[in-house]
Amino acid sequence: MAKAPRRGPYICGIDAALDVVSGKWKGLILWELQAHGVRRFAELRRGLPGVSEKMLTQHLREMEEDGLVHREVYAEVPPRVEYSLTEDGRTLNEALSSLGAWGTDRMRREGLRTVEVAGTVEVPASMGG
Amino acid sequence: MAKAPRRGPYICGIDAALDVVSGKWKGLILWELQAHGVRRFAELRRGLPGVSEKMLTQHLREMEEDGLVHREVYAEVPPRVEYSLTEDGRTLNEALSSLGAWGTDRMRREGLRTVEVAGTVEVPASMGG
DNA sequence: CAGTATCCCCCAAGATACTG
DNA sequence: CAGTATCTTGGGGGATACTG
Repeated sequence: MAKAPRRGPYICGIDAALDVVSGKWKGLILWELQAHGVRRFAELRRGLPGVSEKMLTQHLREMEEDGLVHREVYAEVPPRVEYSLTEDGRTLNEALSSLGAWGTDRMRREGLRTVEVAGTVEVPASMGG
Repeated sequence: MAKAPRRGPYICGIDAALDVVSGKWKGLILWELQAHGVRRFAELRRGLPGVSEKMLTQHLREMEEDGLVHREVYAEVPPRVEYSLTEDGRTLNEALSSLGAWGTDRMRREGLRTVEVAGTVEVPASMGG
């Protein structure tokens, strides 16, 4: 059911790091969580235009398994679950910031635009939007 | 035949950057090219344990398309083709270095090992391995 | 609200064979 | 040596329906 946590022995650090951020939405989840600190399931969903519930849950579970995301469940009615970054998630995010800057720069050079996200895109200072 | 060059509009720079390094071997190709400066097809192949000719060719073509890799063909017998990084490839590699350091650190903490590569792994100083 | 449970499709990635 | 061409497959990712 749960996927194999690790893909295999890694060849280098890049390989290992890319493994935990691979997945269509993981970079964005990190970004959302970094920007807002704490997010609920539905908020995350709204922030990731196009993601399905299954994929969001699946990615969140894998990232929890990988120690990047903390999942806090409140025994309330209606149910409430809050997601936030762990220390590892935060340092990963920092390590991703230069990559994000490279990507932003490249989009600018290539004349590419970001997609419009309902409710305005919010960009953490560390990532430069 | 050739794949669509771009996956679509990006949500942020991370998204855009991750797009060009996604693919099982791209990080490693960047790393090999950074370490050696110039590599021939067969050398690259030996440096990427387990890669098939098809995948190597395919990834190389995509990276050329993305402006990360330069392909120099010499009209000789036997044929010779040399691959090297473009300026964009070099800056991407630099942007990946902090991610690589994070990955290396994580492997250390988790007690993971790198796979053994025949002929000893060579690690560029910028990536710390 | 915050998920599971299923079913299905597509394509990245692998194996194998052939060529300029 | 440095590739192409073709066939196959595993599982990532999506759609939809149901539940505590």
